[in-house]
Amino acid sequence: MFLSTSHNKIDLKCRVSIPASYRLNLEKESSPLILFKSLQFKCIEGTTANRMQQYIDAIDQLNALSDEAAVLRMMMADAFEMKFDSGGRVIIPETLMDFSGLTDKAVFMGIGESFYIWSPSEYQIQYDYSQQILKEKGPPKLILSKSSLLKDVSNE
Amino acid sequence: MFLSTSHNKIDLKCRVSIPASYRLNLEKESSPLILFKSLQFKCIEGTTANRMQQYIDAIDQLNALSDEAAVLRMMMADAFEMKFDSGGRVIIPETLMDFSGLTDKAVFMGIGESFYIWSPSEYQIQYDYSQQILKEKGPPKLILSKSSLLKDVSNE
DNA sequence: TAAAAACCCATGATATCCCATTATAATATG
DNA sequence: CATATTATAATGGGATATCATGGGTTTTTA
Repeated sequence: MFLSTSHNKIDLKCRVSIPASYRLNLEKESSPLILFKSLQFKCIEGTTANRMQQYIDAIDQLNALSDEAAVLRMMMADAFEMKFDSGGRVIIPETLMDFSGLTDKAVFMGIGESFYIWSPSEYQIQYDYSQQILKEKGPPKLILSKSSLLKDVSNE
Repeated sequence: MFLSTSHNKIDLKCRVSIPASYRLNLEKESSPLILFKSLQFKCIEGTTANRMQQYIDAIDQLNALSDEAAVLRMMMADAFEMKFDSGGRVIIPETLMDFSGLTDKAVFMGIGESFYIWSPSEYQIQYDYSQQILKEKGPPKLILSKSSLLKDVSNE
């Protein structure tokens, strides 16, 4: 899983270190890293190739002319398979830099199956928004059906 | 898989570089490149031999005498197996150039199992449409079973 | 024998690789 | 408990390889 948050620098070559814990996770899944434009936010989303393959498979289930298929195809078109250098860095494609408003600093935010890369300012906006919602509406009531978490634990 | 988008030039000899990442994918699948008229759009579709076979099989499952099957066979008949030069370029057949409205620039759009080659203007139309759908309807709600905690639990 | 295709080599831009350095975290030591 | 020691992570910069492209020459083939 991709967890935790970290702030890394983007150098003049658009290189950025992917947090070591994320790299470890990719290695565990023996998967390359895929970066693509988030469909929801002004940020980059990173995930495994396996995960991306699930989206690709989903396209075949849809009518090729459907709206859902069109959106998914665009998601693929804006996705890149990344290569790491010996220091665990990748070069962020210009398209993704522009889309997400990244310049010299990146905020990595792990969200389980994938992670986000934000510009510091966009991250702040998103963070403040979440805090505001939390104040207004109180904590979201999550129902993890039938002790799903306990079940995982009990298996070990 | 075929991912990412790139804009390449078509020279006077109708030569165009196939993006290196696509070539790498073809090599990985040890498949030649097949180009044919898209069945849905005014563009060229490129894919592997295996994927092409899937299309052909799909057509065979239709009523062989139906108009639909006839049309699809017609489209498939204009499929070409491409040869690369030493620089990773192919020569786009005139039939396909005409069909897709290509002249001097090609937009390569990876969509997973295959990729599209658009004229810049047709690409823009397609892109704008997808963006509009995304805005109106939001991201597609897919059930990605493998990663869904609840589904995993309920299966046990 | 012309036109087209295949083959060859050249070039600028960009990505990739490699090694050195700094920063941070983890552990050990006085 | 503070500080030294080590390992791991993140960063910087220059050398090298690869990619997209242009143009020329030889080989098809129609």
